[in-house]
Amino acid sequence: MRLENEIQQRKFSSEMHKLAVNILYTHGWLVSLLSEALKPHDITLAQFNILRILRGQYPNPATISLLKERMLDKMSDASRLVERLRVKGLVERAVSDHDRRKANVRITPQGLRVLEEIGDFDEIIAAMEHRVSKQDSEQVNIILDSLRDIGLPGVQSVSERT
Amino acid sequence: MRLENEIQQRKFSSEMHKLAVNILYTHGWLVSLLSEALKPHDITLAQFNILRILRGQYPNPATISLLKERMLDKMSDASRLVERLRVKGLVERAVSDHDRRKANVRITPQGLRVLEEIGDFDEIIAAMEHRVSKQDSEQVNIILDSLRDIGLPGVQSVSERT
DNA sequence: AGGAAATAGATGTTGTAACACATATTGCAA
DNA sequence: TTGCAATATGTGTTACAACATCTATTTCCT
Repeated sequence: MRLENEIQQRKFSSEMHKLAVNILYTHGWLVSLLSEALKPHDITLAQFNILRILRGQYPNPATISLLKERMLDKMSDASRLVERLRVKGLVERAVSDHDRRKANVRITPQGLRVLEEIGDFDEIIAAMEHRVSKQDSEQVNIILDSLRDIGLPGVQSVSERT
Repeated sequence: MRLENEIQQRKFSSEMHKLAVNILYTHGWLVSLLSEALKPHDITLAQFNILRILRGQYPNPATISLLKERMLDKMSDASRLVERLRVKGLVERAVSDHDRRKANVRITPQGLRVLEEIGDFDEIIAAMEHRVSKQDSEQVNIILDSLRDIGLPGVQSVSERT
């Protein structure tokens, strides 16, 4: 449905204005779908992302810093997220031998099993592919990548701007 | 920059998979920009959205229910958001005469002044328009609107699905 | 070696989202 | 009219994001 109808009420001052609101709104919609799919497994989207990163490293451990770098939602609270996953038995943590400041975090077999059960949201992705073609997805990806190039302080370095 | 480089590490299993991640990532990027712009005015994005809705009603009041309906982030905690704005003097609240269950919430002149100062993020929108054409924005809007039509429980009614 | 600076992480705080549950009020039906 | 269901909102809880601050450890410099 058109965004104007879904949020009722407004006309947008420009297509870009609508695009900004559309990104915010579509994000909320997508997060709802994904969270709903995770609920039976009793983990949150943030915890799922941590597990995904850890699986990418497996069987090597990751440090908290590496998790922070790779997380989608910027730098957040990787320490406490890891702790909650540890309590659930999905990850294990140990102090590094070589640098006692570092924590080695590794996904457990049980954590790997949970990821397998979830199966990367294949059904949700498939449902979305019914509505939007590969070509359209590709184009949106290109445009969103361009959009972000206006420069986010802290992500973009001066040298990248030419 | 391409998403793969920004989040380092992965290849996506499909364009749609990348699109989903791209929406999550671009949302985070956009929220950072907007929050940064709001910081000098000492309000959060959620509070800003409430003020926008109230300005749309002005000089009529809105109820908490109406705010919940119009909020971008689904139904959340409109009561407590309004309370924080009230403490700041940006909104006022009164019990409805006709239905004492309802709260009449109205933006104050000071609240209107804050919105004027912020000016609808015009600079941010303009910066984004340097990177993405009106045509491209329009197309992304159409595609995102289609994407959401796969059906979000609670938003979509059976009668809308034909 | 000795100490400052940098690094890795933990911890505390505020504002929110998502959810369950409690309370007050209204409206409707028997 | 009485009583129950529906409505509108408030309150409590958990998990998070964003941010600041603190501690432990390592590295670097002299």
